[in-house]
Amino acid sequence: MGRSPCCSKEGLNKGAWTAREDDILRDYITLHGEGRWRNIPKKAGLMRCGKSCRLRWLNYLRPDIKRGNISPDEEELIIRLHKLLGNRWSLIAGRLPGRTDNEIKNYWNTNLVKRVQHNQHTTNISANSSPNNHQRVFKTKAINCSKVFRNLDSHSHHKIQHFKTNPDAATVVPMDDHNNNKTIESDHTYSNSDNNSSDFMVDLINLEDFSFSDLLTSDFSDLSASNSDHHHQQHLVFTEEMLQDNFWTADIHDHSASDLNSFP
DNA sequence: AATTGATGCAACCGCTCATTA
DNA sequence: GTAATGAGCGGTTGCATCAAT
Repeated sequence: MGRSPCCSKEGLNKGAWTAREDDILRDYITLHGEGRWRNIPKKAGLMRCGKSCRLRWLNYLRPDIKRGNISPDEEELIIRLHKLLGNRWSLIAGRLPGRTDNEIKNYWNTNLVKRVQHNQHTTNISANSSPNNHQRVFKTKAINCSKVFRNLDSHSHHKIQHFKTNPDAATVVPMDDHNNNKTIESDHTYSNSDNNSSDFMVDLINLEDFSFSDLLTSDFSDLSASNSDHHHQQHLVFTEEMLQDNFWTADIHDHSASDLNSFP
C-alpha cells in the first residue's frame, strides 16, 4: 500500500527557514498548539510542508530547547545511552532535557563517533581475551524486532533469538511467532567481520540482571527540576561511579539492578 | 585574495507505526 | 479486517562556514 505524499509539494518553499517564516509558525503554534501538522501550513499561511513545520518547531523553535554547548557530562551520557540503545536518537534525546534527536544525531556523527570507534577498538582488544560468557545485544534495523541477542557460548554457528521490549512489564521478552508462543530463532553464521560491523550495536550485558525499560521509562524529571534550581548547572542522571570508563563496559554482573535503579 | 577541501548542521526523504473511518 | 491518514523516526543530503594551501 503506497502512501500519498504528506502535501502537494508544488509551490512550496524548501531549504532554510527565514526569520519571517519562523515567526509565523511560532505565533501560530503559540496560539493554537502543536499537532495537526498537515493543516498548519495552510492555516498559518506558510508555503511549507506540514512535516517541515513539525521539524522546524521540534528542532529549532520550541521554547524549551537548549542549543549548542553540549557539556562533557551530556556527552558522556550520550555515549552511554548510545551503547545501550544504538541509533535510537529520539530515545536518547528523551533522556537529555532540551536536546533534540536531530541535534544529538548530528553531534554523534560529527564529534563522538570517531572517538567511540577509537575507544571501541581498544576495548575489543581486551574484550577478546575475556573468557566470560555474555549475551551481546544487537540493534537491528527491524522495527518489531528491536533487539537480537547473540549467545556467545557457541563458536562459529549461532542461534539468533529475537526479542522485543515489553511496554507493560519492565522486561525484555522473547518475540513470539505470531502468538504461537514460539520464540523466533534463525540460523546465522557469523564471520569475523561481523564484529566490526557498525550496523550492530554490541554491548556486554547479561539480560538476567538488567532491565532496559527501567532506563527507558525513567522520565528524569528530577534532572529538569535540579536544572531549574541551579542556574546553568548540569545535574546528570548518573553517579560518579557510572561515569568511570569501566562502569558500562564491565561485566554487568558487577553492577546489580539496583545500581541502575539508582538513576534519579 | 582566490581556490579547494573538510566539517557541521539544518532540512529533506522515505520508511514504519498508530490511529481512525 | 482493511485502507487511508497523521505522526514520528532515522538516514541522508546539501548548503554555509571555516581552515588550509
